[in-house]
Amino acid sequence: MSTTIDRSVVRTIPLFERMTDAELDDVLSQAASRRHQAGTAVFEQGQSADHFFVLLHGRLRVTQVTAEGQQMVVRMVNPGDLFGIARALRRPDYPGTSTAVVESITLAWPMTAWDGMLEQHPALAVNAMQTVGARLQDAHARMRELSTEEVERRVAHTVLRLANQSGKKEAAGIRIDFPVSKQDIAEMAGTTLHTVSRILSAWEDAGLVEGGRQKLLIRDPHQLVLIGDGHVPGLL
Amino acid sequence: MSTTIDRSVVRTIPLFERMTDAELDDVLSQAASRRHQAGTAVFEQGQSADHFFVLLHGRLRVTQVTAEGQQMVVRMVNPGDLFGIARALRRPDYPGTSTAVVESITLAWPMTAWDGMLEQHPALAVNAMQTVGARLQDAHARMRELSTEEVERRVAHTVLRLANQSGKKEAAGIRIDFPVSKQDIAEMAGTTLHTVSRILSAWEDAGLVEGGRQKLLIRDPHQLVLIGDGHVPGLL
DNA sequence: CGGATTGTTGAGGATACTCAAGTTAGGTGG
DNA sequence: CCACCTAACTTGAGTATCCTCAACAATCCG
Repeated sequence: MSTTIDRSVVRTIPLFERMTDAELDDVLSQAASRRHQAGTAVFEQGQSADHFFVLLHGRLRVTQVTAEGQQMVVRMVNPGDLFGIARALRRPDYPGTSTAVVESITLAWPMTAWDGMLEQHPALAVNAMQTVGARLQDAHARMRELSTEEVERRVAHTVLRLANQSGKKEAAGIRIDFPVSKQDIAEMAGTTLHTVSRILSAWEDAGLVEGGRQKLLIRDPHQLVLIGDGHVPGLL
Repeated sequence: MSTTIDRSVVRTIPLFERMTDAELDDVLSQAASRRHQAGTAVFEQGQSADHFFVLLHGRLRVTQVTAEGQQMVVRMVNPGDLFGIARALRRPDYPGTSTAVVESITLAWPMTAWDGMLEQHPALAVNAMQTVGARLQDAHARMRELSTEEVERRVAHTVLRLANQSGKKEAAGIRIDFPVSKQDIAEMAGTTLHTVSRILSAWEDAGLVEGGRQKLLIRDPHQLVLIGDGHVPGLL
């Protein structure tokens, strides 16, 4: 499970970039690297939160399930992201499940190291706070959308968020280069896969996106922004 | 605008309770106390975030408006709460407007003091992080509700959240002892005041709550929990 | 090649919104 | 203290959006 850790890879992560070599070695000495196959969970909702993580490579989907079994995609975890920091939220357990959508590599620290690391590396504390802060703003944006916008606009915003946070620019547009199902998008936008399918079909006919089984390419982001902001009729 | 600050009042606030007298004096020396009349804003969305605050007395409503003018109530601020900490979110401006719903008293620090205070009083950093963490979990809960629940259940959860976070236990039930309009509740639950009115009327007929103009008393919280969790038909 | 997962598309209907008209409560000023 | 005015609330009717149900098609993987 555990392998040696490449310092140069870790250096590229914003969370660590301001650390001295000595600090970095100290921090990394307490971590273990783990490999996760596509479809497997790094941790599951309700489990005792005994580790926190940084994603080095790959892509994770964080979900929450309600008591009735309804699922929601909370967010995607991208390389460099800190996740599973239940301790920072004063929680003993993980509030959601994070699943690898492609083969992924994480760095894992025992949660017992959290307080010590924050104390000894203040930059990390600031960074952790801003991580949580960014998520909070994201959550507020989604709440606003769910409260005030109709489905097509919500889906537009969802797709644009995906593109911004996890997309990869190409000549033809912005590609989501890991599997995303219509169900996933539905669970991000607060709708059903049927509605997402219809909307994406319409957008595809208009040349705004290119779909496919768990595939997505955004051809015309600007037009999607217009739809998302309600400045254009919408195609449904 | 500025008055002397009573140390014994501040002592009761969790954020400061672990500080030594010397620390507290240092922190308070940089703060100014402000009075805000009901209906006035402590700060407004988009303003440069040059202060952060603790609410000493009263009650605030934090709102965000969309580009089209749709409003959402983000949360209520209760005495002891830290708010306006845009800096922690790495924002130069306030993401929302906070308005006093009753006459309120705040402690205000210049935002320039933020980094210094965090450095010199680590307990404050941990506390700030947990404050933001708690808000994040709250936001996730609301997202889940908006995504998966029908209106009546969302309103039930909204009312229960209000009761838990800002309610006051009485013989007859849990009282919200500051003005809350149906419009407010609607903007918390992601619906219209019409729908809220209908739902609360039905609940009132069933003896679950007692309404009134900007008044709310929760008579039977347990039954509302059942409605919120979908274990009971609902009254619409 | 066959099974399973994912996605498409149609029809019908329910939820909750919009529009509309009125009522009640509270504050203000004469 | 009463009349008035406004803001908050109530309630009804009609309807749009989007969900549910359903059946089928396409894609992937072993």
